[in-house]
Amino acid sequence: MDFNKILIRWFSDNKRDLPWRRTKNPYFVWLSEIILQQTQVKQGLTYYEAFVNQFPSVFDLANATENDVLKLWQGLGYYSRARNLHASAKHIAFNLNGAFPKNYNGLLELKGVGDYTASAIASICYNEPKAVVDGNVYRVLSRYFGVETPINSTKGIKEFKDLATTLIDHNQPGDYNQAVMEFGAIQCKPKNPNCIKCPLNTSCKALKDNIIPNLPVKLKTTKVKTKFFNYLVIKTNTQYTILEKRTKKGIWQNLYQFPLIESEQNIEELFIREHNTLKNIVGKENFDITKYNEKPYIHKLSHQHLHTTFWIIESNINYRDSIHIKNIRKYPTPILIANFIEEFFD
DNA sequence: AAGGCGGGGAT
DNA sequence: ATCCCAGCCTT
Repeated sequence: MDFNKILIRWFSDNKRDLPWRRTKNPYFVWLSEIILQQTQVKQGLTYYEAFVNQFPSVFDLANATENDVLKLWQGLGYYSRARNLHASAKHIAFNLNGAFPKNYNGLLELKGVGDYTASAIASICYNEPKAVVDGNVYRVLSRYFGVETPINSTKGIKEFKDLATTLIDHNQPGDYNQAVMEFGAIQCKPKNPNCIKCPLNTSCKALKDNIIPNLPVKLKTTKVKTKFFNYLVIKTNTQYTILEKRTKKGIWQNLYQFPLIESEQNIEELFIREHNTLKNIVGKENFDITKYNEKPYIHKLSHQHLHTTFWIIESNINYRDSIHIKNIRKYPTPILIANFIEEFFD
């Protein structure tokens, strides 16, 4: 039997019952695909439910503020997805009168929609035979066909896309695409795949050659940078604090945080000297600063390790642009800040 | 072509 | 620790 027939059969027998598989409405499919970019189903599921619940249509999403969208996205990471999702919702609602692009090429014009997502939506919603190539597809195809081209090389990207295109089932492209991905997620896993009970184990090239653990081939990863974050957490006697919006490009764009002193080097010693000086100048009766966490929290991102110290500033000064602490949870923040807020306030 | 962009889960 | 996850965008 053909590769794709076996996979589609396997899919119909083993697929998980997921909410976005119960609809072909492009709004819901689009929403699920954006949420699932670089995100496991288990992690994305609750966010999908929350978005469907709070924004039942593209118009509801379009009419929300970016702060609201980012707040609902909080904790999911890769926040450009949320900003692009919102921008595209406004475009669809207000420029296209709520009508989704009706094919791969039209979908590709949406912000945050690349080859993978356009192929997924076009195949699932419109039966367009565009093959998806995500991390699962790279793994399944590289193993089954024994392809050793690095998946993150220009050559590999084209080679796997072409291979996937020759394999797609033209009668049920959406089911085929989802079948390969589900197969990669559940059966042909990165570590310890269960090849003993695999429906493809009689024809899998990598299994035959005993090189399953070597595939797919991926070129070297980027190295991690260390940065030092000192957050100034103001708490006034009238229960006000200060949050600032990260407007610059880079991590956490448009999310909120406490005033931050960021450095490439550890400035703890300098910081302690200066904050003692500050206490003496301002006067301890109006202003007291203490270190909250004795050991820095190390917040690990995929490409940065943030050594973070929170400094508590108790003060009876009225600051401009301060917010009442009872409103602090309305602001979208990085999970690092959200966790601190839950621990420190009330 | 290379690097930036999150946070959580599996091993 | 290291790798991976229904990738996309900028430089």
